[in-house]
Amino acid sequence: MLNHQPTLDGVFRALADPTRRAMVERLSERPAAVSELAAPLEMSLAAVMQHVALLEESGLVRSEKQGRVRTCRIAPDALALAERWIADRRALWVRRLDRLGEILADTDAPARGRKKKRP
Amino acid sequence: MLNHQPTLDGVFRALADPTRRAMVERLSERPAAVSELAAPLEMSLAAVMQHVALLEESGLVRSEKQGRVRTCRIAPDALALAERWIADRRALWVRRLDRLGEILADTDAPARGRKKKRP
DNA sequence: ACATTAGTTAAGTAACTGCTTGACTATCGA
DNA sequence: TCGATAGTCAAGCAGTTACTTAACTAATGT
Repeated sequence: MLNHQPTLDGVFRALADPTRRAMVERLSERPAAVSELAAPLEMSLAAVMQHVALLEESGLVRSEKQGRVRTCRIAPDALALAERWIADRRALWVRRLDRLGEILADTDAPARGRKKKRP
Repeated sequence: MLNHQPTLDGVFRALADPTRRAMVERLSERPAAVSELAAPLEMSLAAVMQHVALLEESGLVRSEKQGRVRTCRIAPDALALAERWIADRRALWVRRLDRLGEILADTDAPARGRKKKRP
């Protein structure tokens, strides 16, 4: 139950479910109790609990109980991990396209200069 | 097989598997044939094919066959979709923290002014 | 005190995943 | 032409997921 260090596997897996994404969307605006999360979600409270547990294990959500209500809030580090992975992939991909651009430009006009294309 | 419009469900699901993430990482650098993708991956070619098929359905990868080799390349729109969803959540979350900061500052010194805290 | 509210636990189940193997079909290279 | 290469298709299978219902516990409001 104390598995809060986020992994890419866990975070992407958690986000792959539309119910859990809806919960994350809701919690991005403000914290909420489990039954608030459950209210719009045509499924049993037990099912919602299971989603909350998975979100918590994935590191996307933290929660604490006081009295009989468990309040959930978003824990942004896990989202940041996923976002960074995607951004890194895109950076690589863009770099490759840049190189490709240079190569094509060089083919067009085989000068040795870098980066600037001709007007 | 022509299901290339990316959805959040499909993209996050595809990215939830470490094998498929490895493939996306590989393809972010340059296009590759199916068997190139398979080479480092201790599993049957058929299994790799199934991963490629899922990546393609998710919209993360495109591929085309010439001769007997199918070349896969990354299709960045799907990654962008996922990245944007995450960024939007974070934006909401940050906005909420800003408001919270204002409220706390106001509580500290209940003036009606916006934004600046006292030194 | 007692009913209601909020959550928890456990067990069961239908559908889905991530593989496997085996049989098959096209190229390509010598 | 013939064998190796690259990929495809289909069936099957163990493990996982997303629920369900039912029984239970613990705070709260009246």
